Amino acid sequence: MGRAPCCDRAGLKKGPWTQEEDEKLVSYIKKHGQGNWRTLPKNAGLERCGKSCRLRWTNYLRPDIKRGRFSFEEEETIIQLHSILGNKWSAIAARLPGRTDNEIKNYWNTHIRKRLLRMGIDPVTHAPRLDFLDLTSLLNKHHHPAATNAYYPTQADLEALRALEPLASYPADLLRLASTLLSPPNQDQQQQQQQMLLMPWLQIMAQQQQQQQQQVSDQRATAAAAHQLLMQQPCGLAAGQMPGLVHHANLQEDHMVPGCVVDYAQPPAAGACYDYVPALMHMVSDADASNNNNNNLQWSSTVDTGSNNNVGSGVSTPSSSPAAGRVNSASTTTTTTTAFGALNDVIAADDADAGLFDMQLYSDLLDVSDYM
DNA sequence: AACACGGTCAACCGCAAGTTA
DNA sequence: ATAACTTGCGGTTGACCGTGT
Repeated sequence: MGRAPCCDRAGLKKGPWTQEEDEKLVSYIKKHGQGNWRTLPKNAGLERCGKSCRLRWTNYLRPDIKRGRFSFEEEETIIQLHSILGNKWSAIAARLPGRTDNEIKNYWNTHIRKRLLRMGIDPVTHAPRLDFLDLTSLLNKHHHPAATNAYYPTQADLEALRALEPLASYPADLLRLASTLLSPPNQDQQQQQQQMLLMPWLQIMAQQQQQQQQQVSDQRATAAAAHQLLMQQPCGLAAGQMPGLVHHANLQEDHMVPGCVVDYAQPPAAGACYDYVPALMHMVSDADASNNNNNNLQWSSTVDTGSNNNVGSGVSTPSSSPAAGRVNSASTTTTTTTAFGALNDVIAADDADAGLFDMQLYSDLLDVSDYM
């Protein structure tokens, strides 16, 4: 398998393309179609190598290329697909019509990757990493005006700690973590005092945990049933590889495979196509207790768009945990649910058809070969 | 105004797989 | 089977630009 010497020829132009060159290339491809890149430059009157022409066409001149900033939905999709595919930019681009692999790769490296790092998420594994986390950005520490030496957590602080909770074994680790976060630097002698100051905070969290445990208890029971069902299903993933949090890819209709249109307001039809992927995104039940008994699910993202105020959003649970543990962990202090709990909401919406579509759903859920 | 710095992204490079003779 | 060649991919580079000092 010899190497292509296509660019070795001396005298070939490199660097940015001129408008004239672009016009030549577009004109030629419109007439003769693309392909045979080796002979194309000569035939088109270009002093470029075929490789350069192909790249220019596929990454810039192609008429179906979408220009402009990535939408929120596109960004979510990239993150989600990357969590499955890794740096398979062409495979990711195949799911984003109008976007090139080069564009997605650039966007990942310049925007998404850095954002994930700031949020304490390993951009390679998509797992939360405390050592990556900019802790100071998490907490809006402030002094209570009436206090002399105590930090009083804001609601945002509570949510930030909740997001970290999957990383700790509640409550001892969380106490240590919270204490570390709130301790002034180089003040080890005050550690114990700080922990005492944190007790009211942790009591608040414990109370809220109790309330939320009640709220998710139903989901837990059915999630366990779903897990049982899942374990009977052959799938493409080995045990332990089961994505912990799965959710709909939130693709816009025009980003989805034809026929894969999802209407959240309706239970899925038998055999419907779904794009469930592990993600940084959490499906969360509505934090508002008044909405707890309906199917008012919403999507929460770790991506800070400035418009997402969903309670409980934050860092996803580590993806290395086995599925059983994940399902059982649905009753945490967070309002995050597993997809199985959420699926149950959907299934419960139409018990009569549940037996028909749930097997298909789990099968689709676990089949990532489509992404490869 | 001049410079440094960082972000962005088009373009290039090198490799591997596929195809053809 | 082998070599020559094509195509596609992912990683990297460097020019350009905006911003801060």
